[in-house]
Amino acid sequence: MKGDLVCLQKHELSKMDTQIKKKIPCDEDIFSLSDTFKLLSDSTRLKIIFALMNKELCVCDIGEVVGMTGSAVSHQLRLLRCASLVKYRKSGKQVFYSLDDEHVYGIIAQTYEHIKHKKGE
Amino acid sequence: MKGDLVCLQKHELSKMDTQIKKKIPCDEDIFSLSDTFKLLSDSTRLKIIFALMNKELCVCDIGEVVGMTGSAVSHQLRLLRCASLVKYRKSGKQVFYSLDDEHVYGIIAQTYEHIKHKKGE
DNA sequence: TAGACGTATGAACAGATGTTCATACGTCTG
DNA sequence: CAGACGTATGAACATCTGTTCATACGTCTA
Repeated sequence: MKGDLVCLQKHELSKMDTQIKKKIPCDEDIFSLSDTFKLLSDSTRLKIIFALMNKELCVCDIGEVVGMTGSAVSHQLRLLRCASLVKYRKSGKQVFYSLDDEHVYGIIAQTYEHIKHKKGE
Repeated sequence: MKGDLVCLQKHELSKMDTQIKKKIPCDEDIFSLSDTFKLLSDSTRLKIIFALMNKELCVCDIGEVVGMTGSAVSHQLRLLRCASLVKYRKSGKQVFYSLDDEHVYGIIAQTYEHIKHKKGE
């Protein structure tokens, strides 16, 4: 659309919009980022991650700790598994899950500080 | 439910589940965390945030840079505004938005490193 | 003042997401 | 082997979410 060019000149963006666009990560990276945040944006999954920060746990116990059915937990664990955020170890009937990614811990910790900081304001 | 106790003893969680539960943040904090991540889990909003990292921009230009209509951008800016992630400055007809929270920059940067690291594995 | 422009917002729609339910699979135990 | 148990998974359902469309509001300008 040619109207856009007029608009851009008016707003003093002119050809600078190309520069700004370049600083925005490519779609692939943007989607990776949003997918990662999406995994962390559910309260059940967050609780699971916090629970696993302390100790390896089996599905049933995770369900007990976070207050959900084994089925619901298993569905969420599947997502965390696919994203390599948790790993599992089978032992007889049980499957023990633990965190597989130390980076996520840092991301959550930083965000936790953020909301605490915001609360204090 | 009394059945749970049996289950817990079997899995050697016994009274330790209370300890683990204590390490999980309260619901209020969990919801704050998930809300924050939810805001970052949309590709449009991420692009907006990246665009604003460089320079204050008006709604129309943001739309141009991220490739969306002004209306869609405005709806998303409203969410970012409510969460105090962006601030705005009115100048005549236009409204210029800029980032209001430097912490978010750190969270995104760390997550960006994370996905880059994962890619390299 | 009338119209153009930039922005904001509610309603409607489509798509994504999380839980529940039913069911199936593998493992242990009587 | 049969049943109990822990876990996994597909389908169905309800809910949430993001975009579009229509519209409204404020500001600038002819």
